Amino acid sequence: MMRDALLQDYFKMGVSVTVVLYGFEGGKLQVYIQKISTNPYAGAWALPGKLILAEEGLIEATKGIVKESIGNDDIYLEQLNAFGEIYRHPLGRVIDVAFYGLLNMKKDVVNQRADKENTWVAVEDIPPLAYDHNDVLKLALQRLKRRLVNRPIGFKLLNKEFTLTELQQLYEQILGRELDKRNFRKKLTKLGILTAEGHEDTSSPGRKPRLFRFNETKYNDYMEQGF
Amino acid sequence: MMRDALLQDYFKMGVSVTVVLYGFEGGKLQVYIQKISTNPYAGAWALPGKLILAEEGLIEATKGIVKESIGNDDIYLEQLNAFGEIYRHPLGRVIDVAFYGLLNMKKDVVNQRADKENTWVAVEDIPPLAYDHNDVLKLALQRLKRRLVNRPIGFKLLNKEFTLTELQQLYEQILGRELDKRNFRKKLTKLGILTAEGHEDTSSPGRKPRLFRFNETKYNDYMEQGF
DNA sequence: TCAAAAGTGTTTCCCTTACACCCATGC
DNA sequence: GCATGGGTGTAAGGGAAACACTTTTGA
Repeated sequence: MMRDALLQDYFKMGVSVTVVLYGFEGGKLQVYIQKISTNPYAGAWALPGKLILAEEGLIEATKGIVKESIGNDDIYLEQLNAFGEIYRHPLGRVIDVAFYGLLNMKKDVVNQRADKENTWVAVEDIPPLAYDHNDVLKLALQRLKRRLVNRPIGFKLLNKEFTLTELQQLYEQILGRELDKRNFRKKLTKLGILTAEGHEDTSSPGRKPRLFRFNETKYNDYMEQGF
Repeated sequence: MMRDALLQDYFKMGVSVTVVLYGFEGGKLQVYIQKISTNPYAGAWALPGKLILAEEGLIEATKGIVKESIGNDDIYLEQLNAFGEIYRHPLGRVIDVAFYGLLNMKKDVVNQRADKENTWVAVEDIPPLAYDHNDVLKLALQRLKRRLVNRPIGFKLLNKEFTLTELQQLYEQILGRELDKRNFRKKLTKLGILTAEGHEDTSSPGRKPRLFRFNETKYNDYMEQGF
């Protein structure tokens, strides 16, 4: 039997934010996870996140987490979803708002967190995570795939200058299927959101690939009306 | 200067849910709004919603609101987004989780709320709303448009049996542009998610239209792998 | 027989897909 | 000169878009 609630009874919830940080390295999509140091779940791997205070904004708190994790909060972030049926926190009910972020592991990770055990893991090697974080991640991956085909968002995971092969590998890894090299390149050149920037100076065998840069202006034009 | 927070300081937030209820009538997309009876914003129009208690689930609370509004909670609901920078509630910070629902105004509205002033308004006539509800609605409309082209979700706004003209008008209204009749029908018949069900018994001039019914089975097949 | 709405096919174009060989470079 | 990876064009098929007339019915 539920008694009549007083207004103040409504202000007893916890709100947390959780972040799926995506990176790309070694030809694999990577996610940042860290070990939880407090109970419950002490010792378990989890996505970074925290409970927020009443005076913290959702995005601000999320950026705070990102900054703690990689020493920098200037990355692409998007809200994923709110999760209401979260784990039981010892102190009460928690609503979790999940975000995901895309970053370049060389450029954007300026100072990876040192005070807590943490690592980047290829998505295919993600261990069981605390809370409902495996579900969050699953949704985040779905979302990333959808975004990737609808908007050329993948650039945000690469260096400022990248080769088309790198970009294609990124797409193949995330989408989980092979793409035709010629068709892939044709599509990109038709979109016209890439500008050539000379050649890469590799010391590896084979022809030196051209470097491209993502053209923000064209990209924004497309964003106005969808792709 | 922020003092060190105690754990209990984190459990002082309010969480609310808000619902954008979509209907379709008179050839127009309609949204359910109601007048707020309590301060702040007493007398202003707003989307239905409420603060939830620690023991309420997000979906359950949302269904409660839907039931209060239309006397029935068996409708299509989907989460829209969490909004963190909501109005200042006198008692503290509130995080709002918005949902949207699609319903048929004849079949699903079994008992429209009587204890509170409320109405269905065509989206183009929506008045200024309390809180940030105009923003919520704007996002909900974007989302509806996107869903409409990616999934044949529009059926949920119509009667069980409907004519193709009705369906086309619905699409045109929501997408805000005209569609070619022949191409529209061709696409639908190719999808094969409609089954014919005889003819409508109108008493209006003109040829009697065929009635169609939405084929759940085929629809679910498609949902498995996207459209 | 007229007004009103329903219904129906074909062509064009473009995007997508499938597919195989030559080019530059380091060793 | 050979191994390695980079780069390129064309043909066929399928979905999207443009486009106009006939059919049914009530008044």
